Amino acid sequence: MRMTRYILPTMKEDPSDAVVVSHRLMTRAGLIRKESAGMYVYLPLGVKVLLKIIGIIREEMERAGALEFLMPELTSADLWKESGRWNTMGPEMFRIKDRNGMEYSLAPTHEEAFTAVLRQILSSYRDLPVNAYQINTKFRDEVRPRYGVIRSKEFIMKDAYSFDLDEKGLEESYQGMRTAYRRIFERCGLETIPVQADTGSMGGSNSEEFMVASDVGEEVLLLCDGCGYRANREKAAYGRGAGPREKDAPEGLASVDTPGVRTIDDLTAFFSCGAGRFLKSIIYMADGKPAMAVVPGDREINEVKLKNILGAVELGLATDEDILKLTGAPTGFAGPVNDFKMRTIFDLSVKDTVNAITGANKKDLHYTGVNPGRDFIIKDEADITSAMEGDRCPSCSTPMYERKGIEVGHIFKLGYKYTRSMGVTVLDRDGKETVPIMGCYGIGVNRTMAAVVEQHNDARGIIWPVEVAPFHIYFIGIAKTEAETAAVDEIYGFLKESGFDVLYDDRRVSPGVKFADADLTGIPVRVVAGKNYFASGEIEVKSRMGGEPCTAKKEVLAEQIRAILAAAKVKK
RNA sequence: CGGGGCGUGGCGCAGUCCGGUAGCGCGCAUGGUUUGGGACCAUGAUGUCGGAGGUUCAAAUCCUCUCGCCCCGACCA
Repeated sequence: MRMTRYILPTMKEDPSDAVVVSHRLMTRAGLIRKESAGMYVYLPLGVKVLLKIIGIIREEMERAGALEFLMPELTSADLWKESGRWNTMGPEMFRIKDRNGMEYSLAPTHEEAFTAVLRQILSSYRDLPVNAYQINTKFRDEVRPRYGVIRSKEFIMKDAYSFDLDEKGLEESYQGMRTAYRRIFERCGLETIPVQADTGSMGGSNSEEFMVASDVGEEVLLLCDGCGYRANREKAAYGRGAGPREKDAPEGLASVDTPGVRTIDDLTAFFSCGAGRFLKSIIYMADGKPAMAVVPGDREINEVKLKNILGAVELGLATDEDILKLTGAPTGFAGPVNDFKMRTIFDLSVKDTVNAITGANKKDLHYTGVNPGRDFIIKDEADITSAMEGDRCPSCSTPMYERKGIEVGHIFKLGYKYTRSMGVTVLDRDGKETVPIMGCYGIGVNRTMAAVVEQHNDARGIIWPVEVAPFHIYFIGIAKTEAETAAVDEIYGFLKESGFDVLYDDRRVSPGVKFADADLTGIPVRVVAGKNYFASGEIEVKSRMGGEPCTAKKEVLAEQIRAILAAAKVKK
């Protein structure tokens, strides 16, 4: 491709609204342009990278036996109503009506759509297993789109859905995707951390996220180097104390006037002690029913865990009025010493507390010397708090550490949620109707692209891993005369004939501009034909990965380049 | 949704406090000199100053409303 016939608007300066490196570089290197908040245009060079990533995904999905579909981007409300998600999805799902008043979603995901087609097609156990996928645009009305293409309202996703006869089959499908995902990300040059995850609103059991460690990541991961345990914060378990935190002998229950002292911050100031001395009692409404969660004051309630324990679809904090009605005290004075009828869940660490301070369920009053077993009974105990840096690994007790990560892939076992609610059945060997079990597997395609840039760049620009690079070669000609131009053109032709995808910078600009753009766009091999070529036939070849440039005569040029590309591939 | 910030040629910005000819750098066009790390000279084009309304002889600048964009936070009693 000749640059003079191409569109590659590179920029010397950072766009003012880009804060993360991938967004800055992708814009400056002419891959994307912002259309509006959370919506991006892919320019030709960006499309090439996207297609490379999509190509890798296709190859690996095919290798794993998956079949490519293409679904409508609108999904009828009827299907969402069948699965029950029309009501549970929330405002992140775009909903639209056609001129006849028919309701649709601009699909944020496609479980319903796939389940609906396969329901029509699958009729026998012989049809299983099936793994159906597509690469398509998804829409989510994000609370806050940010970081360029990492979190956008409209994004490209590869989503796959497996249907198996039984759990054993699902396990095989799941493991197949696990392997495929490892291969995909490895080929994209991405180092990913697979972590255990919660299954979220999609419903299901087993789940693994593929994370790219990055400071701009929006998820927190808890990692253990001792045994390799890795989980995201929504899911991560952690070891609690083996016995009472404090050896103090239990004191008697006493009440203390605490006018206007409500928050943990207020309490630590009032009692001048650490937040860990308190037991926080927080009232939630779970699907309309009240529930109280009791956790140490220095711990954060993990609402995902809590929601799972309660088996709730919707979980939110109770209002001040509800709290007054339920506890008899205004917000800030709830505590476990009570005879409420609402369900109360205690975090696993509560039983080890000694002489805690809690709300007394009376305005402006707290109890001190509160002890579990004596002052209140722990009936319902569960892990409902979030793990933090330094907490002990649940499987080997090594202290864990935190990393932020960008989620590029997610695989999980869905179970029967959609096949049951939407009535999918096949006949088994005995001619009996059976409901297939599903798995679901997603990859954020454009987010993967951004993650690659996050992971592969330097001060000058992007450094594309070979397999996803938009071109193999950035070819620079520095010619002064017509004869020299002809000689350079000839090399360009030769490179193309040798099977390389070449971007030929034939612009009439000074060499510095070309070198800068070569670095910025991150194309793996830079080839320069200039004065040395005209003098002695030496062509310069340089890898964007680093190292000194070397020179080659035309006879060995193709070989040289192939060697660099191959070496880069091995190195990832 | 709460807090903060910003909208001025394609891009990055100054000018706004204190109303009075709309400016700078990059980019773009033409001609010339250059050509191995973002060259130089000359000439030139490009602006509803986000939008609407108001104040004023006069508004990018002051007032009111509105739209868009960016950043931080979002229920932890």
